[in-house]
Amino acid sequence: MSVTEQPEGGARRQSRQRSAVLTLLDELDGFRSAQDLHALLRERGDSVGLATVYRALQALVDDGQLDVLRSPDGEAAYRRCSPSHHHHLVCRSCGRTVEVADPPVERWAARVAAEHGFVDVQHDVEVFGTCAVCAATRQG
Amino acid sequence: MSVTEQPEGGARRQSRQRSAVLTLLDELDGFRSAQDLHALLRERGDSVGLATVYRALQALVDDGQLDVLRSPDGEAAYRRCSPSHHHHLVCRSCGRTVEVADPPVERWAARVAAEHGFVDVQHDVEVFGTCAVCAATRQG
DNA sequence: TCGTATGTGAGAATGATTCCCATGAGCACG
DNA sequence: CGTGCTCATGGGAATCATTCTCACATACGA
Ligand SMILES: [Mn+2]
Ligand SMILES: [Mn+2]
Ligand SMILES: [Zn+2]
Ligand SMILES: [Zn+2]
Repeated sequence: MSVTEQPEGGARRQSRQRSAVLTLLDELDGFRSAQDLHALLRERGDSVGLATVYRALQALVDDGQLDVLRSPDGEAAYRRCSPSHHHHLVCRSCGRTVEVADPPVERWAARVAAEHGFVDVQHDVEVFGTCAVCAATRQG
Repeated sequence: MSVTEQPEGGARRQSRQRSAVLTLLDELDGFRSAQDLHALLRERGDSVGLATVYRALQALVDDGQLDVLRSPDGEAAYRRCSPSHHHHLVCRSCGRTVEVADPPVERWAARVAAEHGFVDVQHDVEVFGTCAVCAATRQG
């Protein structure tokens, strides 16, 4: 039922690059693409190769330290988030993100799956909208 | 709140290619990628250019006649589906798909959005699992 | 039937992600 | 502290889905 990735054996080796990626993610609010993160790191001076940014992000996702979200245009976006299962409320305009953890939707997903004989179930839930700040701004 | 796309003016022009795409989708069960559909059309003889397949799919999505789903590897998958709002229960193994429409999850999404001051809300919900048939097969 | 706005197709262009591989650097051990 | 082995890095090439270009075809209203 649960997968911990990281094949087996030894721990992951420490590196300036991985720290830089995780540190940056800690300071940011919304979801950011790998390309964005790479550019931000370059600006700030903690330059990291693009391929390495992708590897670091994948590793962090496998470790359950990041959430991935696929934007409608196909780009993957990453965000540091709490380790327990939850979902997101994302502002389409500014990317502001609120983590939402509510039992109802969990029970709902489990129930519909069971009703149709599905097992080994996971669910993917995201709510998109315009946050209060952006709504007010646009209203201007 | 609702968007009908199709800019304005005249109706969409009829064409053999668009009919072929829609007809094929009508005969298929699960979600299929544009590349898959293009290959299937070519096999069956109703050959259609790849770019045209993409254009037809996009048009059908805009018309609300298809649902799009983005697989974890980034490929978009399309499926003919009922016009009213609903969600999907998809088998990871065989692609079999069940449409699910339940008020609870709709209310849930609306409520969490409202609680955080978000407006103009949409939600994206998919449940993945192994269907009964595939589970039995794997069991051997 | 004509004229014209639209649709089509082949191939080029784009852009994100992954691969390759020579080089660099953790870290366990002495 | 060195040394060595293994894993990590980076940059450029390769992949691959999707979009763009543009010359040509065609639906369809008049
Ligand atoms: Mn999160
Ligand atoms: Mn559907
Ligand atoms: Zn916002
Ligand atoms: Zn199945």
